[in-house]
Amino acid sequence: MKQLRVTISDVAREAGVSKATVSLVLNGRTSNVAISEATQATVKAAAQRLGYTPNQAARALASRRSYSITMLISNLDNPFFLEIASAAAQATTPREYQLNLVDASQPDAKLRALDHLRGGGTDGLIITIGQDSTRGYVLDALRGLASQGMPVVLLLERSPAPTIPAIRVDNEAAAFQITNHLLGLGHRRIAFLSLAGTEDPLHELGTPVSRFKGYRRALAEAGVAFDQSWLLEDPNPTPAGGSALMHRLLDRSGAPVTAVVCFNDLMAIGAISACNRRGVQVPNEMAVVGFGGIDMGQYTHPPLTTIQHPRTLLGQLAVQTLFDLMEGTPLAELERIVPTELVVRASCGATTSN
Amino acid sequence: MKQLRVTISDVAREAGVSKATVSLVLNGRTSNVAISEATQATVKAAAQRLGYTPNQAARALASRRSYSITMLISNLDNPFFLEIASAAAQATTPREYQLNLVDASQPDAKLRALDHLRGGGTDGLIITIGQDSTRGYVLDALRGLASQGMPVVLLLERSPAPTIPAIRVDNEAAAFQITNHLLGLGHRRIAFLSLAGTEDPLHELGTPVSRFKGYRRALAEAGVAFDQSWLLEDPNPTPAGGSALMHRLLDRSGAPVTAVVCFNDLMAIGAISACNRRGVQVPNEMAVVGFGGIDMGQYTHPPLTTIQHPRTLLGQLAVQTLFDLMEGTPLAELERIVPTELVVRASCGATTSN
DNA sequence: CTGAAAGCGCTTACAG
DNA sequence: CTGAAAGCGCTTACAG
Repeated sequence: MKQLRVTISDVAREAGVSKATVSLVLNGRTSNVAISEATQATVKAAAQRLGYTPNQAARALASRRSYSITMLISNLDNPFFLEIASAAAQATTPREYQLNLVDASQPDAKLRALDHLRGGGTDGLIITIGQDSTRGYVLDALRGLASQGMPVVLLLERSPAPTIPAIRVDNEAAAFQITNHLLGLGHRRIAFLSLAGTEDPLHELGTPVSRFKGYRRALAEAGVAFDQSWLLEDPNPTPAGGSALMHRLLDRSGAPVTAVVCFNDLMAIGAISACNRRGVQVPNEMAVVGFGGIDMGQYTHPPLTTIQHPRTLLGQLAVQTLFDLMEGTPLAELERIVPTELVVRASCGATTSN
Repeated sequence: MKQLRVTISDVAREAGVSKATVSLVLNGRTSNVAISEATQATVKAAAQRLGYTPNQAARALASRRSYSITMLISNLDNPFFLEIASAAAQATTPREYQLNLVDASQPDAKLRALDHLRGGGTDGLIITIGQDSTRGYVLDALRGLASQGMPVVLLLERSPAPTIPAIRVDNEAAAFQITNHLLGLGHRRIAFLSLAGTEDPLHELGTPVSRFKGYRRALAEAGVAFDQSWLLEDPNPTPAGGSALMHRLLDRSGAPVTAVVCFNDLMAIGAISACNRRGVQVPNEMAVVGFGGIDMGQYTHPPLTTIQHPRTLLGQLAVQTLFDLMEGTPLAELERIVPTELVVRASCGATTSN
C-alpha cells in the first residue's frame, strides 16, 4: 500500500553528496558549518525533485528532540481554555515546533500524555487541567517528571513544586474585586455558584477555593455576614451546571438573594438563561457575574459582567516559559501572576446599555 | 539536567533476559510468541522497578507507527468543531493511540501538519478545516498524501478524491428543511446570513454554498422569489460576524425581513444578541435559526432553533474510519452521510416556551 | 568545505 | 520458550 519512502540517502545519492551534508543543508545549519552555495542549491533541488520529507521518528531519535510540544486541556468543551490554546498555537507557529492539544477529560488520557513526555514523544508540556494538577496521582507524576528535568508549565493553577513554573492570575483578589463591585451597587445578599468540592480541604489551593475566599473576604469587609445557604455547588462548570444552580436558588423560599457570583462565565451564562426562562429580570431582579471573559459573554442577554483574563498573554507566556525551560534559561520567577480586569457589562446592573 | 534515561537494555539486564524478550512482554505480544509466566513477571517487575518508559521515537522508527493520530481543526475558537473533537478523543482512548489536536487557523500550521503525516510523525489525519480542504494547495497536498496511501479522513466536507473518505451531513437538505420550517410559520421575507464567498464558484462544493442552495430551493418551491439583498456575508463565522450582519440588516430601510437563516449557530447567537440590544423582539419581530446544534444554543435568549448535528457520531465515525484506513479494511463507502435533525426551540417562533 | 562512521533505542524476523 | 543480530532513518562529533 505505501510507496517506498524517499530517505536522506536517496537525496544524498541524487545530489552526489553525503547524508551529513544533506542533513546540514536541510536543517539550515549552514551558518556554523559553511557549505558552498552551489552544494546547498544542488541538495535543495534534489530534495525537492524527490519530494523528500524527513522521517520524524528518525530525526527525533537521533537529535533527541521531537520538535513538538503538548498542551493538556481539561476539557475540550470549555471555550475559556481553548481561547488560550488558540493564543498558544499562534505563539508556537513562528518556532519550528508543532503544538499538540490533548484532551485530558479521561484519566487514561492524562497519564498517557505524561508518559508521552517521559518517552520523549514531546519536548514539553503545558498543563491546563484545573485543580487535578495540584493533587493526587497527577501531582505525583508531575513532580516526578519535573525532578527528572522534563519541561512542564502549569497554567492557571498555583505551582505545585519548586521546579514547575506556573502562569496564573490572582483569583482571590479578582473575586474580591467583583464581589465588591456588587456590594458597591447595593447588593447585600449575594450567592456564590460554584463547583462541587469548593470547601473540601483537599482542594485548598485550587481555583474555586481561591475565588470563594475572595468573595468571602469582600462580604466580611463590607460587614455582610455570610450565609451558608449562599454557597451552591454543581459538579459541572458548564451552562447546564449554572442553570441548575440558578433554578435551585429561585425555587427557594425565604429571603431572596439579589445577586450571584458564578465560578466561571459558562456557569454565569447558564444562570442568566435560567433567569430568562423563568421571567426573572437580569439584572434588576437578579444580578449575575462570571469569571474568565470568554467571547460568548458579550452575546448573552444581558451581556455579562466578568473578570477578563488576558488570554493572549496567558497563551504566549505559557509557550514562552516552556521554551525557556527547554532551553535551560533560568526562570525569573516560579509563579508569574498576570493581571485580570473587571469588565462591567449590563448583567450586574451597573450600566443599562451595552 | 536530564538524568540518564533507562532503556530497554537496562531492563533486559536487570531482568536477566534479552531486549527482544523485554519488548515482547511489554508490548503484550505474548499470545503469539509464548513467553513463560515467570519470565513475564520478572520483566514487568524489572521495568517497574527501574521506572522504564519506552522511547517513543525509537519505537516509532523501528515499528513504523507513531501510535498517534491527528485531528486538524480549522479554528480552536469554534465550539462546534471542539464538541466533535471531544467525541473523537473519547473514541480514541480505548485504543492505544493518542489523539492530537492541531490548530489550522494559520496556513503554516496546515502544511506543517501534512508534512508531519508524510514524515510518519502521526499515523493518520482527520481533517476538519472547512472548505479549505476542498480547494487550493491544501487539496493538492491532500491528494498527494492519499495517493501515497496515507490515511486521511475528511470531516464535514465532501470527499475531494476517490481515496479520501468523508463523513458529512447533507447540508443542502438540512438548509431546505429549516428554511421550509420558517416558510411554514408564515415567513416570506427570509434572509441568509452567510460566510463571505458563498457565491464564489471556487467554493462550489463547500458547506456555505450547499446551505445556501437548500435555502434557495425552499424559497423557490414555496413560490417565493429570492431577493439578492437577502444574502448578507461576513468573513467570520462567529458571533461578531453574525451580529455585524444583523445590524446591517436592521439598519436597512425598505421592506423588512422577518426571519434569518444563519450559516451556523455562532452567527445566529450574534444575530440574536444584536436584536436583543436593539430591542428587536426575537422571534416576534425577527425569527433566527442556526446550524450545528452547539450546546450554547440552548442558553441564548430565546433558545436557538437549529439543525442538530450528531456530534458524538461524527467524532466516532471519523476515528473509526481512520482506523479502518490505517488497518487496510476496505471502506464500505467513500462518503458516509449522517442524519441531522431540526431542533425547534423558541427563536423561530414555533414555540413560545422552551 | 565535505565525508565516513557511530549511535540514538527500539522492533522484528530468524534461529535454535 | 528465548537470544543474537540487523535495521529503521536520521544527526552529530570527528577527521581531513
